[in-house]
Amino acid sequence: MIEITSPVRVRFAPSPTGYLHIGGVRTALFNWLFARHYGGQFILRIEDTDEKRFIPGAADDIITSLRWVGLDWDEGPDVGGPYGPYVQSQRFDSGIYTTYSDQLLEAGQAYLSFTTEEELAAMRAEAEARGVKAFRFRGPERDWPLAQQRELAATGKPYTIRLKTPLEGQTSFTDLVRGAERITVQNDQLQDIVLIKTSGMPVYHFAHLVDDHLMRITHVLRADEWVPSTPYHVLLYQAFGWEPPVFAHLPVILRQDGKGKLSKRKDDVATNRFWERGYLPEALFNYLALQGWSYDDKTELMSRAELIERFSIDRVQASPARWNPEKLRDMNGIYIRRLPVAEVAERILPFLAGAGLVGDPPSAAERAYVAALTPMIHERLEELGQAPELLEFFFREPRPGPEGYDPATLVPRKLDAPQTAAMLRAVHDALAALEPWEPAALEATLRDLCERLALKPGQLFGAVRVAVSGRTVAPPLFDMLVALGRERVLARLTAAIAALEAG
RNA sequence: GGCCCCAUCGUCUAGCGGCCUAGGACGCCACCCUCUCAAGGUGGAGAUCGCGGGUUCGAAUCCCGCUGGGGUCACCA
Repeated sequence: MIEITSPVRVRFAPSPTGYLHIGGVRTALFNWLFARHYGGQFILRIEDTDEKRFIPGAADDIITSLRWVGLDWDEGPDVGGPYGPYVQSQRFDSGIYTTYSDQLLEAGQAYLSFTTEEELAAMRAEAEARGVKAFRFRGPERDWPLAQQRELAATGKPYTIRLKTPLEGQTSFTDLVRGAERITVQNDQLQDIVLIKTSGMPVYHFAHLVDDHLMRITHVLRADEWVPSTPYHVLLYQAFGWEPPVFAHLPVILRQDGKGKLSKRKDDVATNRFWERGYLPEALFNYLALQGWSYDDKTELMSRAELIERFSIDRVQASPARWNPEKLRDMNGIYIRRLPVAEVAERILPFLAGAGLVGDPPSAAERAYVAALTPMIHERLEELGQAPELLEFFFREPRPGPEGYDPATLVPRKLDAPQTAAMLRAVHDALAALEPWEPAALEATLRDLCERLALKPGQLFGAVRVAVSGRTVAPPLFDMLVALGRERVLARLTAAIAALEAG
């Protein structure tokens, strides 16, 4: 069985090349749960060694997103820590990567490579043309004495530093997710990867490893897509003579159709899109914990504390999970329903403000009104962002006619327009003087009216619903009438009657 | 294509040799509740455990092969 020796130190190391997508959050979450479960440390590190794809502001966005889902870190760019800095470009400035690449050079584990990208591309193309199955690049300089490499470099010829991978033998490592089984690769399948670019910047394979070592990372929990490059990392640890961390490769999250992994471009999975649409961080947190991990055969709803207590790496699935927005949505609905109504009312406010239904910030009167409306839609919400749509008619007049609702929807089954108009007139008259204006009284009055007119409640209630809300689907009628107030109700009934008589 | 990983209802999963005529959840379909829609309740359809060989008294569970899916092959992470 898998034994985890504490204290553990894990990290999440995103690259600021864009917004954080949901798969990244899942990886961060698993690392966080792992650290919290074992009472270890969770570290955030920004890997910004890709000058070409760097996007200003992305790092802040990532941090905001992680905080939003409820993660916190013991060390990181914004909180500091004993092994800082926690931003790779800053670490680069201090020269640490050069120090370590020199060490490798001296040890003959790496070499200066003068082959340019273009030359390499040409070699690959040529090899392919010749029908070579797998082109493995090994630079000629790997056999040169270091002095000779340095001599050429001194002439100003640009170079990269490449790892000198062994030509024979095999490299293997264990993976916790696969039950600590070994994954083995033949060394002749590898090639001499770039460690330091021509610009002098380290590449991920090199930088992350030096940092992980210096930051005393004990376990590397990262997405499955890193498996193929792990042998290089193992080789690198060996070259340095360092103890490698324990690896655990988490299953990738596949797209809904199962065709490939989630893509920022094709899928709506930016983390900030979830708060924009009204997902509760606790719901997303819970759902994401279940993407590739499970507790038992029936428990799905778990609090943060329960998740921390129950999380274990050996219950992480090895096969890919598929993104299931429907399930997330359902779970979000459950979490919304569990919230106190007053809380929902507060959380809905920004969405209503965004739709222009209330002021931004909302006035005290608006807040009170929203608080009164919320019970009507509380259990109907699966996303907080649905609130404006559901509540719109409380703030704006529904108009029968071309720019509003179709007056035909006012007419119930088995009745025609004139009959409906007459019925609504009767309703109008009955409500005009009704006291008190309360749900029970309203219901009693309208039910009584149904009986007198020999109509089914469904017929009458349905017409009133449309007249008052402009739609056939709405919250319970009597609560709605009360919240709308007598004046607006009577006015809307009058407008509906007019529309029926005109049409 | 090379290499690596994976394989239970449409989807997420439980299952780690007998408890499985395979359990739960989402979705779907009925019915109940009911003024519409939800929520809630009850029930249902849905997986010969990818296929074929073994091992074993006994396999979804172990082994091998095949097939399928995914990942990866950058001076990106």
